[in-house]
Amino acid sequence: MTMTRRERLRENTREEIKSIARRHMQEQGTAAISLRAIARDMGLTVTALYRYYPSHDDLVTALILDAFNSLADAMENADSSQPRERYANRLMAVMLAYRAWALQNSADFQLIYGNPIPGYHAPREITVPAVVRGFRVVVGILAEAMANGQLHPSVEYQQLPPHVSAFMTELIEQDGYNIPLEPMYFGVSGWVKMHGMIMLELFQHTPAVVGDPEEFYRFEINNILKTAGLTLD
Amino acid sequence: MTMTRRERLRENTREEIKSIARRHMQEQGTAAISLRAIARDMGLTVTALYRYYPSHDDLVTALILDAFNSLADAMENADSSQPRERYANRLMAVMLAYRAWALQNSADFQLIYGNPIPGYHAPREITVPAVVRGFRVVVGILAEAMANGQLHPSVEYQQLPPHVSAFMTELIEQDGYNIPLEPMYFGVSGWVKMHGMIMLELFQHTPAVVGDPEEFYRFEINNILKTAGLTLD
DNA sequence: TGTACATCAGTGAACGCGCGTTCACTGATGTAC
DNA sequence: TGTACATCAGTGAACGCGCGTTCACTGATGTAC
Repeated sequence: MTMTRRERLRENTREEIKSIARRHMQEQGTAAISLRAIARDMGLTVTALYRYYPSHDDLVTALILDAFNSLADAMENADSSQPRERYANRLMAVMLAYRAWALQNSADFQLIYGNPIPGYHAPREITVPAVVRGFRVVVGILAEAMANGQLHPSVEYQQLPPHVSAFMTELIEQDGYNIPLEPMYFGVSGWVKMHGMIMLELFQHTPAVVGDPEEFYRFEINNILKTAGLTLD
Repeated sequence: MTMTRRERLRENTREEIKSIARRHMQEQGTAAISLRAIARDMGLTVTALYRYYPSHDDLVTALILDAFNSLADAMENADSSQPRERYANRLMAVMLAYRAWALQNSADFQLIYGNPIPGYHAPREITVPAVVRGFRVVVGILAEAMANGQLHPSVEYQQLPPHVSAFMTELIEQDGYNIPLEPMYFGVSGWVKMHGMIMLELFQHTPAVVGDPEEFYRFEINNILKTAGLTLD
């Protein structure tokens, strides 16, 4: 797997293009990814970029893939920073990492979870596995907790509605999650809340209501964990 | 307050401009609101539009205001469709209206809660009151429930963290909500979750995980209501 | 009721700028014998 | 070790399209006397 000099240079240029694109997204929004603007910043002609990405859409797809993987990396790292049997702590660390990543890479977060880019359609066979990677971290911890008899959902959660229950069971099978239904449901249920808080914070809606978004975020996660019978050290 | 013939025509044209802008948003995204494209569709020259909106940004501001108010209307109507003392039912109806509005007016929802439009900055003194209007419906119901001894938060929620608690108390005072702290907290806590679910559904992330988004949405609301000691009829 | 004048809606040209993509090309770097 | 040839990075012109905003203007509608 050694790279020739040429291959390395080529890889560098591909990375440089993406990193300038990210800067432009940060400054002008995800709809402003422009090959011409990138070329201008690199001191190249536009046409040179076509050697590296055959079209605008291909560049966007590459950025989306990178973003999902970078987010999943952050979550995995946070998870492995905690002792294996401290499930609540692991989940807290992972969700804090999720938020921190979103705030530090807000343009990337908008790219993968915000308004679609007009005219662009992500190839699902490429993006879906990358999404799953991050989500698997969360449900994985919940499944471990359950396997060790630590997951104690309160009564309300014990009877999932029929379609949701059926669909999730099917999904677990299909995507090879290899876990029971409960962790899957808890993962989704908690995730949508964290996601909502982060989205609102990112677009300046919650700070004006909540004062200290991080404190609020921690408090809410803690409450959710308690609902599942999990407690922090 | 009667309008002259001219004023009525003028008002009609202003509305027509907005409604075409909405169609374009729906088709091309919020970043694609373009005076030239609207003029083209109306069979006018661009410059004619400047009689109705002095700039692109003014049009966007008008669309945002309309959206917040239309959403608040939907929530208020849903609320008043339920008997006054059925607090859980009222909250359920309001949150279902919130979701229905978001799905039916997805471009408007993206406009007010999604990625910011590059280069546009909403004048907060105009938009904030409109946001508050919708939110007031939710916390209003919770406050009524509490005043009638129906709000029974479970233990976890009784000790809010210091900054959040202080900030919300201050906010209640400042914006004249005239309610205790608990309903405010519960309103925010529930709202962020509903918001997350809707955002993820809108951008096609949850349907692939949950199967039946509406069933899931109802189930989650119901659980939140139970957490607050409220039950549906 | 008729006329003069003011108000308003809409035009058309222009300024200065942006975009993605295709094509035929130059000149440097790497490879095979 | 030197040379011939293939590969690759990058150029520059062109196509056909988009945008917001300013300016001096025409012609219809409404208003005051």
